[in-house]
Amino acid sequence: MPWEKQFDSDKALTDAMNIFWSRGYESTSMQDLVDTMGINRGSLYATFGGKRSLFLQALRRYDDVHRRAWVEELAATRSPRAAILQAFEAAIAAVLDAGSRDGCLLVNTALELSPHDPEISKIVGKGLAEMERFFGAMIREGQKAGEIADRVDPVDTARALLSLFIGLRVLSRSRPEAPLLRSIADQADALLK
Amino acid sequence: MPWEKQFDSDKALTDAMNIFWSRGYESTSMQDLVDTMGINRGSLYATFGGKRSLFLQALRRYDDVHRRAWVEELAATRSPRAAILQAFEAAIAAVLDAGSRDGCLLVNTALELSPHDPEISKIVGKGLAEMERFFGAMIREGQKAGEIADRVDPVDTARALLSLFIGLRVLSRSRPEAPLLRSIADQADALLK
DNA sequence: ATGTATTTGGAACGAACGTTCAAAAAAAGG
DNA sequence: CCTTTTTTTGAACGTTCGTTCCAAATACAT
Repeated sequence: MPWEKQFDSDKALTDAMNIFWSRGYESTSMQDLVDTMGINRGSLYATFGGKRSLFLQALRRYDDVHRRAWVEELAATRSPRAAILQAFEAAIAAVLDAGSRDGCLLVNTALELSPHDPEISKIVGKGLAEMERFFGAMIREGQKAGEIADRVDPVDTARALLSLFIGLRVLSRSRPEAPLLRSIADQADALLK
Repeated sequence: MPWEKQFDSDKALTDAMNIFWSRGYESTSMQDLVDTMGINRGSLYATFGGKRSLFLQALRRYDDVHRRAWVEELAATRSPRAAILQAFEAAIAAVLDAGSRDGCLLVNTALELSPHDPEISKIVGKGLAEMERFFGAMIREGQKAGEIADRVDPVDTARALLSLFIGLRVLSRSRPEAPLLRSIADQADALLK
């Protein structure tokens, strides 16, 4: 009979996700992945099937954990307006508190691979579209609850918030300066008044 | 005595800039560059000094032509407010009219190389900071001219416009859809009212 | 013409890339 | 304890990477 894997493939995939997140696809070598994931080349190929396949799984996991579950938790534990603002606050905290310059893997991938890879483009496009839907849904709920002005157009504002959020993530990687990032969050707030 | 170069090194650098712009640094090979630039390997190394050096020169040229000269022309030929709006319109036109999914090389580089390369980070950071200064200067001039509301805060709004602009460039590469891009330009406009 | 300086074309370099493979090691069933 | 099944291991694969180098070609000065 078979025997259990000796390594935690869940942890290994998380490790792979983190290194792709930080360095991108092309700049990460299989050797980097073998070293970081703490498993052997053979096990890596047997379990994940190669670099591109591994990246797709890492990207899907990121989309599931750091986008889907994350916004669900924001929506479930806060008022609609606070949920929107907390999305920006969390992105800023990642930079200022945790010192992370990784930004967002979906956004990073949108630039590096989306334009030339349809399969990846589909995942990224869906993730970003879901973020837009999240902003739109929160705006509408916030308007029903009276905490967001009725004059605010849900569709246009959701798209503006998405664009502001993406910009914030890009600047987190290239200009991680507190006043700059704070201003963006403040202006996101102002869009809802 | 020496003799003139048989190739146009200006055109060659422009070709290199364009391919880096489209595909990024890591995904572009020296073979790609040799093919596209139409010059020999030896000439390439003699003239530009290697891949990284070539990229730096291409990035500086982009910053000079497509950022500095571009915003100077916007500011010189339009009212302050129209200059801001035209920056967004031009970015949208590049996608919808020209069908370009290249976005902005400074933004692309901000994600791919800035976090792990100080020298490149400096160029990118300066370019983005200059964009922010452009937006801020146009806001102040527009307020003097009475075409931008005095209530608008120049510092915060310039930063929001920068973030919106970056978001627009990212989405140009990953979700080049007309209504989405249009909404972002409209919201940039709304920030000035 | 001849000499000289410089570019050109293309072969060739070692290193690193993603990937494959076969033998060794390890757990479970008989 | 031996067989069976799967994982682990690390060497080795062929390719492509960025880079170097040298002989052939070229244009100017004498």
